[in-house]
Order: sequence, then C-alpha cells, then structure tokens
Amino acid sequence: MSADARTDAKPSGRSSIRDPDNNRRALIAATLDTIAEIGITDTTVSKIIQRAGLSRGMIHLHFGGKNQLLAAAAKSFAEEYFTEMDKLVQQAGNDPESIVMAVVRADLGDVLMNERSTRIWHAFRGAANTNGSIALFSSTRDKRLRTTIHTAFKTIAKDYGDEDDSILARDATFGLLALLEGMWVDYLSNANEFSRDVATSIIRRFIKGLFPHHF
Amino acid sequence: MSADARTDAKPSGRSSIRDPDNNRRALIAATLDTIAEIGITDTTVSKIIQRAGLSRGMIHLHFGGKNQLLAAAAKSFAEEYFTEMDKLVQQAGNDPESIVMAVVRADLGDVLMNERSTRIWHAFRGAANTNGSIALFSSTRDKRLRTTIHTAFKTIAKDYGDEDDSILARDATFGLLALLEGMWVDYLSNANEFSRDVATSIIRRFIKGLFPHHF
DNA sequence: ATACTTAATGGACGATCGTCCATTTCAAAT
DNA sequence: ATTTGAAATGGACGATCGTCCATTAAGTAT
Repeated sequence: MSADARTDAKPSGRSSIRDPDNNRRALIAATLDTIAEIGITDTTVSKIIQRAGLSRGMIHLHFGGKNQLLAAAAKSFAEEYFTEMDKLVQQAGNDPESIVMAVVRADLGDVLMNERSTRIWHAFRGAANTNGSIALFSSTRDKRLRTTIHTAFKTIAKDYGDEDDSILARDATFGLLALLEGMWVDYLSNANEFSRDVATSIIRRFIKGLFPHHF
Repeated sequence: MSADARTDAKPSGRSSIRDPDNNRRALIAATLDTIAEIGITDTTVSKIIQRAGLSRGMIHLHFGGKNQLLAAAAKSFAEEYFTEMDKLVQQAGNDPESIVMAVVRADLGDVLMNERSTRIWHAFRGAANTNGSIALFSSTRDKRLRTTIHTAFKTIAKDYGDEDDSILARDATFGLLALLEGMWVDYLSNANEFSRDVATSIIRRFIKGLFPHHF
C-alpha cells in the first residue's frame, strides 16, 4: 500500500483548512439560525459571525455586505423548501389526487413546517416589502408548485362536467395555497396547540367539498 | 350668563397647545406609518419622531422606550382592526350565513385589507416571536371573532344531521380563518394582481363545499 | 526555493442607534 | 403675581451598528 493519507487530498476534498464554499454555506446557515432564534431585527453582523465562528470581514469578502448575505440566505432557504417539496411529491403516486395530498402532507410535515422554518419564513416575508432582493425568493409559494397543483386540479375538475372547469381548478389552486399559508401562520402563532393531523383533515375536507367524488 | 369662553376649557378640551393624549396617539400613528413604509427593521426612534414632528425625548416620556412604543402600536393596530370588524359585522343580518359572509367581506374589504395594514400585520407577526409584548396582540385573529364564526357555523351545521356536528363547525371555523390569513399573505405579495371579488368568491365556494345547502 | 494568487483576519472608522436628563415652557392653582 | 407640577425639549452619552482595508496566512504555479 503506497497510498498515504495525504495523497487523496484532492482539490475537491474537504481536508483543506481553507474552504471558501463551506464558509459561504456556514455564513448562510448562521444567518438563518440567528433569524430563527432572535428575529431579523436583532440579527447583526456581529451575531452572525460569532455563531459561525468566523472572522468579521468574511461577510464583506464573500457576499459584499450584510444585505446581500440576507438575500443569499433567503434564496437558500427557498431552495431548500422546494427541493424537499419536490422530493416528497415525487414519491407520491401519479394520479392527481395523490399529488395534491402529497403537497398538503409535505407542506404540513415536520420537515418543512417547523418552528425554525415558520419563523424564518415570516421574518423574510415581513422584510420583503422594503428589501426587493429578498422579495424575489419569497413570493407566494413557487410558480412550479402552483403549476403542479393547478394541473392536478384541472384533471380532477374534468370529471365534473360543469362548464366552469377551468375556474373551478383555478379556485381550488388559489384556495388550497391560501389554506396552506394560513396553516403556517397558525403554526407560528401557537406551535404547541397545532395539530398536523387536524390541519390535514381540515384541508382534505375543504377540497372534498369542491370535489365530492374525490378525496 | 356667567360662563365665559374659557370656562368650558375642560380637561377634555382640545384648545390647549399641550395635548399629551394627542401626542401619544401621534407617536403611535407615526410608528405604524413608518413600519408600513420602510419596514420594522429600519424603524428607528429618529424616524418616528421626525415623522410625528415631535421632540426626541417624548417616546421615553410617554412610553418609557422604543419597545414599549412598538407594543402600544401593535395593540392599537389590533384594536383598530377589531373595532372596524365589529362595526361591519353588526351591520349584517342576524342569520349565521350573513354573519359569516360579513366577516369574509370585511376582512377582504379595502378598509381592513390594504397595503398599509398587510405590511404592518406581517411586520408585527415576524417580530412577535422574539418580542412577547407584541405577540399578545397579534394572535391568530381575535378570540371573539373566532367565537362569532364558530357560533354561526354551529348553527348551520345542525341542519346537516350528521353526528359530527361540532367537528364540522370546528373545521369550518379553523379553515375559514386560515383561508383569510392566506388571502392576506397573497395580497401582501402582489397587491396589484389581487382581486377582492375573486378571493371572496373562492372562499364562498369553499364554504359552500362544506355546507351545500347554504351560501 | 521563490513568486504569486486567493482566503482569511480583526481592528479602526464614521455613522447611527436608543436612552437619559438638565433645562425650558406652559397651564392650572394659589 | 407667584408658585407649583406636569409636559415638552433636544443635546449628550456610551454602545453598537455595518463597512472597509492593511495585514497575515495558505495554497498553487514556476
């Protein structure tokens, strides 16, 4: 065995002391954790670098400033959400009914909806009005997700031969997303009293009201 | 007539230059306006007193500090909302159906739901996690409003002789409030595309799904 | 070995934060 | 008129904010 431990220290390895990408990620993670813990108002450069265990100048070095770090954190947070959502939805069946309920269960599940994420979500939403760079990544759910739900509801709506097929599907999409948003607010307000099962069954009940032969 | 013009300058009069109560209200109004305009993060003591046209020390004089002023502003904002809501609901008929729809129309009407109020609402909600004194006044809608809706739905639910009367009413209450919350988020995200009529008809459709013989 | 590029450091900087209080102003009571 | 007490003022204060950069350390190429 001529291979020694140092040989595999390729550029792509993690053994190096220096690791800009890792530090970049650490700063974003520290930012999100700080926001979740003490709120975006009290999230300062000092608190972030202290939590990340990095030096003061690194925020300016890697992001150019605090605001750009916040924007990057918002983007990263949104990407995490949609990546996880995609994963969970793809595990569902192919029939529209399963897809819709997979979205509901994913959005209300503890992976996506928890104290940390609801706090971060609302912190960014509150800040999005004035900070345009944050607003881009916190628009009401993702376009892709909206399309997924809309497509599923359009398929279902065809089973109800009424003339307002498309309006029904649009209303169901709009309403479902609003319901999910409202559940997040409710969870944020009192996480201890909130029941995921109750929330899920309520949403199912509302959807079933629109599509009595399904759900 | 021994009464001269000065006699009626009672403590409750408004003729005086000094008017502590008015200044107190002015500070709260300036705080809310500032939050709506530039966000709670950038809302500073200097910005508030500048907008109110008052002197620097007045915040400490009347409220004891910035945080207490914010709490008072949150309380005032919530009270405004519920006062207006009460007014609009009382103008409605006495049948449960009218009451529910009155709540919906009030919550989605331009008096209660507008850019200013949705921004303030979400700013406070985002800050409520860390600031307990704010949290008290921004709990998911008011208890009284919740009771009003719940009572109406219980009456309606009795017409559907199923055994899950109370669960149905509970679900309808929970779901309606979540829907309304979600609509506020949607309005905040893109106020220009938002349609109050569409939102109202969607909510009515969802409720009608639960109570097909009504709405 | 040496030169060169990039990553990382942490202190200095002016600006601004919220708080506080000595002082002044006003209005009612005497 | 004079006294008394509350309302209002605005500058001073230390603390902290975010930014920036001269310097050091680490990794790569010659």
